[in-house]
Amino acid sequence: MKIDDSKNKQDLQQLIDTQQFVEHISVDCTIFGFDNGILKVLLLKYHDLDVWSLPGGFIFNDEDLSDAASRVLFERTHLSDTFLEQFHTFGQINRTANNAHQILLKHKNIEVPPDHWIFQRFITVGYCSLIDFNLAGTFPNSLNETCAWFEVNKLPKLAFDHERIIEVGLNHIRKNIDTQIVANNLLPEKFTMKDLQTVYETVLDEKYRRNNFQRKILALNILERLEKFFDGSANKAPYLYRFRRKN
Amino acid sequence: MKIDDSKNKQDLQQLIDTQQFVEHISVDCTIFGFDNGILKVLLLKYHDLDVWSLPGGFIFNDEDLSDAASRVLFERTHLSDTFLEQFHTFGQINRTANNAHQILLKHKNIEVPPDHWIFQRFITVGYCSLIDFNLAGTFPNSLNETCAWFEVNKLPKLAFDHERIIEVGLNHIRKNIDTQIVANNLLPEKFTMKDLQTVYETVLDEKYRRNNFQRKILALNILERLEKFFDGSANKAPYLYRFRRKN
DNA sequence: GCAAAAGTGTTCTTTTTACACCCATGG
DNA sequence: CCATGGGTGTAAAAAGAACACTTTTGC
Repeated sequence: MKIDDSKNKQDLQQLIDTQQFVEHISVDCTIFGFDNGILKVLLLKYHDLDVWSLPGGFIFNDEDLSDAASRVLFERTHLSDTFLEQFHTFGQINRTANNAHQILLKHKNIEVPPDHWIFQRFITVGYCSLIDFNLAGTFPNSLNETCAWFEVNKLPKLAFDHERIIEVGLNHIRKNIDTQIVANNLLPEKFTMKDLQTVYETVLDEKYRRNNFQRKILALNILERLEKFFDGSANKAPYLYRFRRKN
Repeated sequence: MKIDDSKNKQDLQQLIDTQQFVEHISVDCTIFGFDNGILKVLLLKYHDLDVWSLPGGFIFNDEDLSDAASRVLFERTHLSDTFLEQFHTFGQINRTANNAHQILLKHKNIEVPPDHWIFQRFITVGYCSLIDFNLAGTFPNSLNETCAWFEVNKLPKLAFDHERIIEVGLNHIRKNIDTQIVANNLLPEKFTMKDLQTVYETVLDEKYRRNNFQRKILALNILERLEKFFDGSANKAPYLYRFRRKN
């Protein structure tokens, strides 16, 4: 991805100068998507750092915690209208031990006094979401950083305790897949039962029988059946489905 | 309960003077117990305030979040070795709108500058637990406050957003009753199946059939059967049970 | 012996899982 | 007409709910 270094530095400087954040608290978003049956998580990396991190940020003084999570995600990935769910708050003393911020700022030659709030202890609130992997193509190239998907069991070197956060976030998603699936733009508006099954199998890392899966899902009464979908292959065309408006 | 007013003021003054807390963050504990089939929650009240609040407090700079929750609970209720589970973090901007702290300090004639950290915005992390109601008798009379159990659907006037916190905490307990029951000292070491059934029925607000409940619980394979318990009544004596050590 | 409450056995129902069959589709 | 994959029917198995019967206890 394209990197504009001067803009990058300017943005960072602005962040550092801001006094409008609630100190000691941050949010981090674990965004899961899947690609060809492989579950992936969205990570960011500043150009000159060798560690990746979750899309995270701070809370404005006059902003609700949940709004901050949505804003932070948008600012860093341009994902909008993403349903985010809070899942856990991480508050170990030493969780930001490998101070990535410090290294980054040094690289950028940005002068920050050592008692600056950004170096203080942070407690972070984790939010998670499941989204359509295809939205990946729509991320605008962020000027600040590289944005990429990683398989959940082939993670790169991560900042702070972000590996742990991903682990806990993934557990949460697995336990709450039913609500997550409905609430999100994980699938295109219309999809086949097989598409949905692939999602379940990828997220839960389990296999289901085609026919029983169909019955189970239809019994939930959350789908409406639409027209058939002809993809040109030599077999019976599957129906398309859509999530019902309300319940 | 007995109140020592000068000690009370002294403690508060000390809290206010402390600079060792992580600003903007607090913990609140929702402790549930049950009494004669009624589910209750433990609340505290400073003597001269008319609002009740959850046992809560702040996090020391050199303390893990979860340790802070345990410490805070112990300091305010003298409950020790209580298994606490984090369930949600509350971060609405206006959640501490009805500033109970301010009123309390004014009552006590403690001078605090208006820009003191205690008046700043706070984001609070909720922890919950289910405990044996009989432990209530063992709370030492806290010098600072009154400590009492309230029925979960007959709550008094509460500080901040504590009513909401209780609601979310109770939901969490209900969803996780199986783990909570085992992890806690909710029941005495030895108990009858009926005792356990009463707990389930009280917490979940549902009725079960005696025989089916017994089968369901025994199938979990978490109990070991002990001797019979004779309470002098004219009927067959029930067995006592105990939670198995490991699994 | 009797009432009360506990333990256990049995049936009925519902849900879940497994297997089977038929149907539509493009080449 | 054939291979492929989708829809639906049905049987077997497991789990859950309801009912009945027997046992133990103190009076």
